[in-house]
Amino acid sequence: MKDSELLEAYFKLGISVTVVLYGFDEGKLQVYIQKIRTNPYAGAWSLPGKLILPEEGLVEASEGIVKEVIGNKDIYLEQLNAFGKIYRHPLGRVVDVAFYGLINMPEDIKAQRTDKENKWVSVKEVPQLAYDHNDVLKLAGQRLKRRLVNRPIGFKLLPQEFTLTDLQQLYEEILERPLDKRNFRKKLTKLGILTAEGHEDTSNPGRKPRLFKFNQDKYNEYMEQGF
Amino acid sequence: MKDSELLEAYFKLGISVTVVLYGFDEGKLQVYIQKIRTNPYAGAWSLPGKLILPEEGLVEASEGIVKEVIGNKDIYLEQLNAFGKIYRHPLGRVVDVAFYGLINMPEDIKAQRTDKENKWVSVKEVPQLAYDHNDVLKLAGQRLKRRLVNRPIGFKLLPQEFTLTDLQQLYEEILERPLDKRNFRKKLTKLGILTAEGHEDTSNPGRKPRLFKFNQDKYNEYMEQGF
DNA sequence: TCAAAAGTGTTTCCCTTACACCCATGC
DNA sequence: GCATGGGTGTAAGGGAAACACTTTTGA
Repeated sequence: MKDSELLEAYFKLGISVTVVLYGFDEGKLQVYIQKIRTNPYAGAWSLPGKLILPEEGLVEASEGIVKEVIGNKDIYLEQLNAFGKIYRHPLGRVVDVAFYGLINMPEDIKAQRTDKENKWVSVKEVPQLAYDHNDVLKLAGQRLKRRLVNRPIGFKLLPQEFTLTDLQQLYEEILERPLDKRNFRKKLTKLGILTAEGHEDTSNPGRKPRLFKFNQDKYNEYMEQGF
Repeated sequence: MKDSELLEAYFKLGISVTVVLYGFDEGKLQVYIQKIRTNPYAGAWSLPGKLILPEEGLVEASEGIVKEVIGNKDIYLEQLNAFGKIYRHPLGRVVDVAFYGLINMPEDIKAQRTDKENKWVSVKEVPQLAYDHNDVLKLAGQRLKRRLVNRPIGFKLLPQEFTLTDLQQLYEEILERPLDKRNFRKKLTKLGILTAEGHEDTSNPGRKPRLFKFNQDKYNEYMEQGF
């Protein structure tokens, strides 16, 4: 091959972006999947994703995917890894760059995005997915666990105001182990990133829990020091 | 655009692989850089890397780069991130997938790879690099520091047999802070991944240090449990 | 007054940190 | 015998983990 031919040969790859989108509902960590409409994987479940155009950025593309699903792109989004395995695509080689995102999932989003071609499933009940998406999901799960213990990102999965019990259940679900209530609360209050906001008005039995808000300013202070 | 045209438009990207190759010499953490020969960056320093062909895997490509530099591909190699920023390349858009690798650098490799177009430089003296390679290097440095305190990978930068003083100096250099000798040794011996191997035969003044080897089996045991 | 969930302190243990002297060797 | 680098133990402090009862509320 001549040099010019070789150079042209390089620019024949596709790059896709895939997003593992996490939500928390009914006490379960859920992930959004959708059915593929085009061959060769038509009918199979997959993580949302798309091929990017030469002028699209990776972050912009993944935010676009998020926006398509939940109508809002301002969420916690972090790059995982590039997946270079050569999987079949009708037109050629695709390298996939995976992200994971955390959203607060009000009921309407879930309802709106649940039909024959879209759904949220518990991470423990994810079916076989197309491409290497089960591997992507596995990596995302590991990363999420690690982040959760090192940085206070759990809030991103909850509404603005939440109770400490909510938060603890979320941690227990994701880390897959029970946590001690007193130790959990001690740790959080010591971090100082929670602000009390009155009491929840439930009509549940039992004492009314206090509501808390996540204090973004304090969080930023910590982040600057690198935790 | 018709669907088929759109699909073709996707497959016009290039993917490159870049390797941050670390070595340890003269008490300094060093990184390998080389001069670019082709335009538009001809003459500028950069990290080693290359565009991949549609049939090349990411890992294979990065191992190939390592092999070109040191003649051996079996080293510690870990993916960093994909860098999607659109930087100019004569033929189009390139997304870069960066790796970092740790090698034991005997003198001959350094000598062999030091001339007008190739060199090892202390990470503290790295010049301006082409593309976004200074960003890549920054991320690699952060990752290396984090890994070093969480997993025993420091050995990968030393010869098979080494003294505890060597190892401590390596940690101090990379973490950029002094460590306590007794605490350092305590921690390592407690981990149990070091095997004593007799004494070094130096002609230095002072007591002869013991030599240690890294115990890969013990390390694997730890890794399975996730540390 | 009972059931259900919220809230609250203390002790133990282990890991981390700080700290100073003796030992072996070559010259 | 002295200069040089190698090697070792102990005490204090701080964070993580274990553990049980009281408070508030609605029915």
